[in-house]
Amino acid sequence: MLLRSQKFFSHFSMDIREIARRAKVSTATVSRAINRIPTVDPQLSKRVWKVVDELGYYPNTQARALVSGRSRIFGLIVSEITNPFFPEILQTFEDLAVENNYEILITSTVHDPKRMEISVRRMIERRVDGVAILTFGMEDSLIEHLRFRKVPLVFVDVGPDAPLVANIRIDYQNGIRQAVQHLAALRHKRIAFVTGPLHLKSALARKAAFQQSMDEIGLPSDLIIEGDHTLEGGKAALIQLMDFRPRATGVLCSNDMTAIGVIREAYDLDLSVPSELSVVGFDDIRLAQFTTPPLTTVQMSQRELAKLAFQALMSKVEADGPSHRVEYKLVTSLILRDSTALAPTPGERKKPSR
Amino acid sequence: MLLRSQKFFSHFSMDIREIARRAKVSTATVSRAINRIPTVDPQLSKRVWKVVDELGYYPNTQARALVSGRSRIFGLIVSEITNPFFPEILQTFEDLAVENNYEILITSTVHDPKRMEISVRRMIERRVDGVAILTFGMEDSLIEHLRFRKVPLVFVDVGPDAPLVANIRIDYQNGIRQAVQHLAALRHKRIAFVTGPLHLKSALARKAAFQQSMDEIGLPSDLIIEGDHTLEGGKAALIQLMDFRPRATGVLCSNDMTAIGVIREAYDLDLSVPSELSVVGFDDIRLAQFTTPPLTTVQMSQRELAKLAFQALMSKVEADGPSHRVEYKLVTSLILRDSTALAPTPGERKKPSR
DNA sequence: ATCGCATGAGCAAACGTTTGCCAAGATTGT
DNA sequence: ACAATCTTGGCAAACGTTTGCTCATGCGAT
Repeated sequence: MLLRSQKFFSHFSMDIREIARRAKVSTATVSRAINRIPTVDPQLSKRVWKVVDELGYYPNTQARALVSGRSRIFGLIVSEITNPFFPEILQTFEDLAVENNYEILITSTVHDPKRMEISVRRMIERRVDGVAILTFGMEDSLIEHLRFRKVPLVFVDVGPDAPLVANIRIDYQNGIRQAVQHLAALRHKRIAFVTGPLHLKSALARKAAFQQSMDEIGLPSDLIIEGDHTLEGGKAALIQLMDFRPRATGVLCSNDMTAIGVIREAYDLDLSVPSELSVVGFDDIRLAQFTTPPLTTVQMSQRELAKLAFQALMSKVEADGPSHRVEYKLVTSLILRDSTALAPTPGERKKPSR
Repeated sequence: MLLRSQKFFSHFSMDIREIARRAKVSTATVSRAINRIPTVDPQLSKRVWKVVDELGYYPNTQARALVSGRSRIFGLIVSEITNPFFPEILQTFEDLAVENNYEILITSTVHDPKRMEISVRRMIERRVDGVAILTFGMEDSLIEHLRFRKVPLVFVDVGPDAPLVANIRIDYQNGIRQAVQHLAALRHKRIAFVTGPLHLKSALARKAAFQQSMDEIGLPSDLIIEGDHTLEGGKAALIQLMDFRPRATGVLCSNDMTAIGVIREAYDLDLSVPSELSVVGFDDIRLAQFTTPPLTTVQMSQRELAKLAFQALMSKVEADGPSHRVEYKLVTSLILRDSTALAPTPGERKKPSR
């Protein structure tokens, strides 16, 4: 029925003027009614809304944005959507966006500097109201481009120390220390660490946390392999690790994808997890509960992260919030599942080594 | 240096008029130069571009969209971003978007009718140039809303038979038949099927394909459990399956997430995959190569799907392509990995049944 | 009865582009 | 040398909103 009337009028332009004409008010009043500005007479407002509903009118956000100067779009730059770490964040971000009547513009840089540049350009061209940057290794000059245009920015881990920039710091130390101590308590002496790409500050931070934790309990941190946060990288890392003597009995990975790759390679090598090799991940993505065996991992709440990022942007944009630099903190902690166990006694193997 | 000059001029409006003033041409010429319209004199064009680069000018897409009537945004409605099936599609879509200078507006309906409605509204308000609908169970009336506004639409599997609508059909039959025959060849007699949510046509199609394939080889298709395409659903499905006698020795899942859930529950039940239970997935998400054991699954290329969808939209929008209904076809085929094996001989168990 | 003031509606400018149309200059053919 | 044609740049309208300002109306106070 609604649709019928729409069809009937479909040759009209169906803009705010058409509404004004039919409701016999000015476009200004229509605009105010639609935006629920309290100065408009309830009677008129009702008349306007009636027409709006009848015609199935939807405001044109680009016209709105043009004159109001705010697009109600937040940009979100991630390194790769296909890493399950991000979709969870996206979903939370999207939920919050819907709630607050924002749109999200997502771009995925796939670690390509060119794509990063394109990302930034797209953000600027669409005149986003703020950008959350969840990719690492972005050129400073690109960031300057955004800062220059006074776009509010949120970084994770590491960002410039500047106004209009918020920073979400992650306390890697706590979770990683717990993980190391957990393995040590299980009598592991040879604990390896698979890092992320070491040109990224966040990867260095995790590595440093590992080294410090090992120092604290007096174990050598010589088994460090550079990974790349991918499934394949994890697989490759374990292959490399097999060459070290004495062998690692526990491996701590700097994200869950790496850990899944390690478990997968252990399967190929016929190494049983956890009885012959203990594996610990990092991030606690949902999938970590569904690996075989379920993954012991360091939790860092993706939902919490997304919430902080969104709120940071909102507070910068609405109400002209604090323009000074703001810092948020995210904690990490160990989640025990089945991928870790007592270290195997040296010399004794459960299976023949084929 | 570029940035310095930008800073210097930052109090200017930096719009097309400013460029025109500085290049001593009209805004019309600037517009044409920027859009590389060939009728503009190369010399002038160069002058314009010089100023554009110096000032770090970026066109305002909303103004552009407003007058040109095309937003260069494609909408993408998915059921849940957090299902790894979708990020792969998103990535391909995004790659194509970057290539063709489009933006993508992603919304996730999380199976909530209210969110679907909001999705559609957002698409219309942003005046997207086309929408790919990768969520099932969307109300017809919502779809009408889009059709009414002449928004080109692409559906997967099942969509209305109408102009401006493209349809990507998936040939479930082939892949599923291969899977069933594969299991049968491994001497499985009791093959179960875990469906998706049965109110979705796509789930029904897969189920029908299973039943037909079982019929073809003369096996009863009585072991059918309704799942929901989630990890948890898969876990729950296997629990249910354990109650049937004689027990299933092979289980075919209607997506990979379900299969991963099944494998996970098998781990909890101390049922070895594949020696005691063979598991087959559907979709071949990247992760299927990294489960333990690696998952035998029916492949349906997500990249191919995304490409078809994008091309379909492009062709509708650019060049005023075919306005009649178009159909694409996507094939499926079985990928063999390690999660399937010869059916266990009845009566003989490798482990004590604790 | 008159004045002042609060309330709420409307006028019109502005936002930053694209593009149809026109005119001026350049080019060609006779 | 002149008319006809072709090129190319500029003028100005348009896209669909928001919003500062003005103005009419009605009310209470004097």
